[in-house]
Formats: sequence, C-alpha cells, structure tokens
Amino acid sequence: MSHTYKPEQIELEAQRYWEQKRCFNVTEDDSKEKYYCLSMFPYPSGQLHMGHVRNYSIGDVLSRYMRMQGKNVMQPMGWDAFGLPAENAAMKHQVAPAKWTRENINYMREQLKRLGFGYDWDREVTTCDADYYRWEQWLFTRLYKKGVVYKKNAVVNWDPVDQTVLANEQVIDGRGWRSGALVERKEIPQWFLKITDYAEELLQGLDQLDGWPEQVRTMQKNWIGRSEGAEITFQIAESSEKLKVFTTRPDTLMGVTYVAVAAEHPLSLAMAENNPALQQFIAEAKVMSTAEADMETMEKKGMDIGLKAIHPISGEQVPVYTANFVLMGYGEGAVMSVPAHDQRDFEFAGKYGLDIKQVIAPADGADHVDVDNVDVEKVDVENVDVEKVNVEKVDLDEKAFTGKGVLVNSAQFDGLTSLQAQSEIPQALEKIGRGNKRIQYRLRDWGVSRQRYWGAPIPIINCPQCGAVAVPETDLPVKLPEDVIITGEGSPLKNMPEFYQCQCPECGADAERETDTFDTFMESSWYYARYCSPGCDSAMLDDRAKYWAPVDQYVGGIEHAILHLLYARFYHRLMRDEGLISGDEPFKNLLTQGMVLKDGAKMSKSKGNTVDPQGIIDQYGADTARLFMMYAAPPEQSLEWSDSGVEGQYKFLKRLWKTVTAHIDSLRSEGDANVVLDAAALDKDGKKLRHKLHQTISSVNDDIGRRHTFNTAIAKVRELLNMMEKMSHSLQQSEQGRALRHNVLESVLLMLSPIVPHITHQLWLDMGNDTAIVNELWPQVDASALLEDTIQYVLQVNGKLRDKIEVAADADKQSIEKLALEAEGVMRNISGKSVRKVIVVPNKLVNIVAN
RNA sequence: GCCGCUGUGGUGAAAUUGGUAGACACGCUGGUUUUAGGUACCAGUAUCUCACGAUGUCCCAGUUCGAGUCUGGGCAGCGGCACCA
Repeated sequence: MSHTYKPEQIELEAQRYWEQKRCFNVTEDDSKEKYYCLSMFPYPSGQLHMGHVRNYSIGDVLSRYMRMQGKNVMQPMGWDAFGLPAENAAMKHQVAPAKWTRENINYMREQLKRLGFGYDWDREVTTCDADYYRWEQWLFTRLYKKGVVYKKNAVVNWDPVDQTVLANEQVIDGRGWRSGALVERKEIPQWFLKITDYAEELLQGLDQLDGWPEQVRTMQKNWIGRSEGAEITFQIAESSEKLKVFTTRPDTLMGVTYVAVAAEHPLSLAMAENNPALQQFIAEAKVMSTAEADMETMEKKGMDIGLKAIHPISGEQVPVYTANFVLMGYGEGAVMSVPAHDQRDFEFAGKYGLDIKQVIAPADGADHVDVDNVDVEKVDVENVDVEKVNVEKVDLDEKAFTGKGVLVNSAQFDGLTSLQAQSEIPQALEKIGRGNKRIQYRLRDWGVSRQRYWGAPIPIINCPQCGAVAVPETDLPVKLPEDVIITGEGSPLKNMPEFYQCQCPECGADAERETDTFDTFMESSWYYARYCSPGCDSAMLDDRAKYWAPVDQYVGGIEHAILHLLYARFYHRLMRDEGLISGDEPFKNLLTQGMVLKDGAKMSKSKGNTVDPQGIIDQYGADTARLFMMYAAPPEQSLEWSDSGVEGQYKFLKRLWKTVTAHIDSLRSEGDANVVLDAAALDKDGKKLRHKLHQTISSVNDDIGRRHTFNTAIAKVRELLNMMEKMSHSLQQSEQGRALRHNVLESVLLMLSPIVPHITHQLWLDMGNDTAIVNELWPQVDASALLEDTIQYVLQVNGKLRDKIEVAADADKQSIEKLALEAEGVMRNISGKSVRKVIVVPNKLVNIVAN
C-alpha cells in the first residue's frame, strides 16, 4: 500500500483484474433481471474525443451501478466504421479507407480499455466487416421481395467540376468544398425504404416511450408531422393534363389565386421548350443545395409558365407559376396558393402582383377583431355567431391571416366554419372526382443510396432484361473491395469491372452490380440487436436477441434525437416483422447527453478548441477524467471544459486516498481490526454522522439510479466526507468512532465505485476486504438511522424569511403555529400588524400573512 | 425559415413535488507550513449598506400566502432540419 496516490499503476492493475476475471463478460441468465446498457458506438475517427469520454462514462456508471443492484448487466461496444471521413483521410494521406479505419479502431479500443469501461468485448461489432453488413444486405433483399424497398429518382448535390455527388456537409455557401464550383441539384435513381408505411405506428409508439425525454418525443412527433388535409386536382385549361396538389387547408380552397409547381415539374419543363426566360429560371433554380435549411431561407422566386389551371369548384382560371421553393420530390411537386391565408403565398403574391382573396374571417364573434392576436387554438369555431363575423376587420395589407374562422366569399360554402369546411369541401370535390380527404405525413421515405465507396454495397444486380434483381441469399455478402485508391472524383467501384461485372441471377445474362452503397444510418439502425448474438453466422440474429431486447438504457448525444433514433425504431419493426426480435421498440429508456464545450463552443478540430482525453489520462489518470465528466454538469446539459476543474477532481481523489490510507494506518496501530460497529453505543456526533451516512446512501442511490444526476451524487458524498473530516479528532478518540469511520469509508468507496472504479478497487482491497469491489452490492440503508427527533421549520412573514425554529418531529399543527408566532424574528415583523392567515407546510415552513 | 432546448455569483453548478436561492466545487483574497515556488491545511468570498436591512435567478407582464420553478409575450445562445456521424 502506497501513501501517495499513483493513478497509472493502480488503474492498470484494476483493469488487468477485470480482464483476467472476465468481470464484464456475460451470458443469458434467467435467474437474474437482465439490464442491457448501451452507449452510442463511435465513428473511428482516430482518437476518442471528450464527447466520447462523457458518453461512455455515463453508460459505464449506470452499468456498474446496475450490477451493484444485482442485475445481469450487458454493456457492449463496437464501431460505426463506414463513412465519409475515411474517404477524406484516404485522399489526404494516400491510405485505403479500410486500413485507416482498422488502425483507428485498434488505437481507440485501447483508449477505451485505458478508461476502464466495463465492456463485454466478446460482443464487439465492426460495421465495415462483411460478417456484419452481410445481414443488412440480406434484410434488404428480403424487404425488396416484400415491397418495402423501391427505387425512384431523387435529388442530390452535384459538383459539376469534380463530377461527383456531395454530402450536404461538403456544400459550403452553395459551392463544392474542394472544387469551389456552384453545386447543382441533380436527379438520379436511388433506393428507398418505405418508412412512411410505418409512419402511423412510429407516431403511436412514441406515446408508450415514457422512458424517453419529452423533448425527443416531441421532436420525433413533429418530424413525422401527421396532418389531415385534402388532395385536389386542377385541370389545365390549355391541355388535358391534370395537376394534383395536397393542402392542409382545404377550407381556403375558394381563395386560391394561383398554383405553383416545382421547377423540374413536367409542366414547367414542357413550357420551357419555347421559352428561353423560363429555361433560364429553371437553370437558376437548379443551382442550389438540397438542404432544407437552405431552401427555407433562400429568396423565394417564381415565374409565370404561361398556363392556366381551372379551379375545381368555381371554374375560374388561375395562373400557373413555377417556384424555386416547391420541390419535385415532396408530395406532388405542386401546391395551391392562397395568399390571403398563407404567409409564404402572401409574400409571393405581393412580389408578383397576384390577387389576394380573403375567404376566411376571424370567428371570435367580437366587435373588434385584433388580427395580430387571433389565436387559432382559442377561437371557438364550433359555436361562432356567423352574423357577427366582420370581414372588413381583417387587414391583409401587411400579412396573411393564417388563423381559422368562418368562410366568406366562398359561394355555397359561405358561413361554414373552417372545421366544417375541412370535411365538406373535400366531400364536394369527391362527388365531382376532383379530390378527397387525405392524411399526409411530413416524413419522407428513407433514401438509402449513397454514391460513395466506403459503405456496404447495395445487393442489387441490374439486368438489361430482368431489371433490378436482388442478389440471392447464397451469394451474400457482396463484399466491398478494400484495396482501392480514392481520388475524390466519384466512387472507385465505378472503375472496377471486376466488382460490377456479373451475371443476372435470374436469366444469366451479362449484368451490372449496383455501385452505390448504403447510407451509414443503415448500419447504426440495428447494431444494438447484433450485440446480442455475437458470432452468429447462420442468421442476422438468434434467440439470444429475444432475451436481451430491448435495450434498457440507451445513452448518446442529443444530436441523434431524430434521424438515428427514428431509423432505429423503424428498423426494429422491420426485424420484428421478420420474426427476428421481440417487442416493438428498441430502446426502453433514453438518456440524451449534452455536448462538451470549450470557451462556450462545441469542441471541434475546425475551431481548434479540442482537448485530447489522452493527455488528461496520462497526466491524472482515467478516474480523474471520469470524475470530472460526471461532476461538472448533469448529463443532459452541455458541459463546459475546465482545466482547473479537472485539477480539482484530481485533488479530491488524492484527498480520498490520503484519508483512507490514514485510516488504515490507524486501524493497524490501534489494533482494532475486528471491532464491530454498535450504532447504539455512538456518541452525539457519531449518531449525527451515521444519520448523514444513511441519508447520503439513500439520496445518492436515487441520484444515480433514478435521476441520473451524477453531479449531485458526488456532491453529497463530498458533503459526507467533509462532515467526517470536521469530526476527525473525536472519531479517532474511541474504538466505536474508528469503527464508524471504517463504515463511512467503505460506504463511500461503494458509492463512488461506479464513477471512479480503479481507486475504489484498490482502496477496498487495502481496507482489508478479500472480495473485489466490482462484485459488491450497493450499501444498505438503515431506516432507523434516518429518524430525527426534531425538524427545522423556516418561518416567513409575507413570504420573506424571518426566522428558523427546531420543532419536535411529532408536534401537531397548532403547536407549530404557536411556536412560530412566538419566534423572535416573527414577532419583530408582525408587531403593529394583524395576522390574516397562517400557512403551515408540514416538515418545511410556516408562512404568516399579516398587514 | 421551421422544430426542440437552455438562460441562476468571477466560473461550473445546486435548489428532486410552487416553499430557506447559490449545496458541492473551481477561481480569487488573506493566513499557517516552506529559503522560494509548488503541495497541503485553515478562514473569507452574490450585490448594495458602517450597520439595521434592502436587492437579486435574461427582459416585460400575470397567477399565488409564497415563483429560479407555473402562464402569456419578448431577447439571447445552442442542437436538429433528411448525403457529417
């Protein structure tokens, strides 16, 4: 036993112990409650960053804590190994993505081990291994046969100079990051998964996810975006063509003054043939990123294409515009426009001098209608007095009136409320075959094709005769060739006939393999399930997955709140429908961890504000790094990095070491190895300390297990140690005092062991235990130690703190009131006033209202 | 632009169910030990005020005996927006 804290030595020793004893390698065991704790696996970028350390510290603390609750805990780790950065590194360093990625994995695995995370490494998953992605390919071919997968044209960012498809991230201010060329929108055929078929189920499922943060559920709900509306068909006056639109506001149909189509809409393209100005407009609309944020903030532009659309009810002819904000890929690629009641349409109409026709009047029935403050939700559209609707009160000079109300200027629909009109207008349309009610989701099908090399090959063969044919199960996996050179100009697979040349599995004719690869979200959508079936080479999953599913606790960054988590929920259902896994949801509880910041900004290489965890580990050890991460902020909040904060945690561990070793020395010199703590024999201080101990155990248990506020858990342990420190002299005097100190220190080590497992491992042994702390259970609370004789009451006069009193725990309300009114601070503040009311909050405070 | 979150001392934060604002730390100031620096230990530390006391949780209104916490409206920062992972 050393008298100075030497983290490196004890940490490596503890880690060796866990590995040799296989402490974290688990199997299915029906005699214990299972607990599957999962942290989002990292992209192997080269080194761990602080965000990883934080994420995995949280997961590890929860895992170790649950072990101490006697559960069968499984905590796996793996690598989200496909992705764009490997291709960038390949270009920069002239190294194949596979080699670069695998070297990174080997380095980062050692870093994780050095941090002491309790993973079952036998379950490690690496998504770029064919053993993994073959099952993803297999599922895709099954889904293709089932019709869940289909191919359609979709828009990508096209770099005309590098002749390559760019990710949104690679488009900077509308230009390609390498070439600087203006990026164009280009339509190419791509594969899609019909997530929209599951939209309703994914929406409904959110209600059951009460272990998820409310904000994440709200975000997903908004993302799925269920809306009820109508599909409406407009006839083109000049031809037999029809134009279909979807609207959430069919009640405003009579206010349509134009319709707008996407630049790439067939009508727009057809009219452009003899219209150079329109050609020019379409060409300009093409130069633009595909990111939604860019489209929403760009200048809204349009142009009359020279056609008229016939209003399905009024028969009126309205102009057809093409507009850069209408997207071919969304809905029908066309929208009906009601400038009076839609803000975007209003602005567009103002810009191009289009008619604005009011058809909705505010329906609050009041004499004065303050348009700015009409709250759609609060207007009682059912019981409106139509006589009182005042059309003139709506000021449409400044902005649109987007609220609901009563229909005006709407011919036979006049006087209907918006709500009534939303069913009656679609009904009227249905009778004449011009439309119907429809439920629309904002959610779009999941495009999974990527025109990139470093991803799982899409298992499809394109045959000139048979079309797209799934690769037969016996031919899987379609292995990605790993020995390649990346140039940045398209995928190398396109230049590898040995990869793409093949025969059609159906007719045997010469055919070509898909050279596109899967979106990396495909791999991250089911890795949690594969961890349950390590080594299974005959199927995607086996029955072990049914034992472990669902994940009991998922921990990861808030930035994944929508995409990754929604895709995984979808994928889980796909696997469920194949009979591969049980349950509807993959993640029972979700903890979304905040970011690690430095100087108020997210740590990133481009900002140059990163702190390498390795340096912290080398200087202070893993326990200090973990302790700082858990102490600096609650897990869901962002965490501000602080060098001096780290130093402070190191200081605490040094102090803990010193306190325990001093105690052990005393144990030896006093010869009280076998003294048993007798709670009844303690003096006043001793009883107070023991009370604090059990209060702390109970409270820390709640903080870690239920609230996940590790920062307050640590603070409470420190409070306990501070109190013990203050009593150190009196504790040292008696045998029972030293026994109590022994008891407190053992409990402290147990409570801290999930957070700082190495130092507690060593000190636990040094204190004379012959078991490892990793196998110990959480300390028991003695309820009798929590009882108190008196309770402190806070006394307020008119809500202001004036005094405090100690009251017997069993005092009744009347005697508490009496004591309160007699208290000096209260008397001083109520003199000359009469007491109007006395409020007694049990076990807390008394508020005296006086004036 | 749309969706979601956050806002408390010099700093990170705490206040769990509407009930003592600032626990626990970092930093700073002073002291003890030390030749010195560092370490360790002790004391102080929201603001104003000599003090009594008053004020104080981004801003403005409201509900309440009582609001950091609830409601309405604003401002600022952050995350996501479908090809970064």
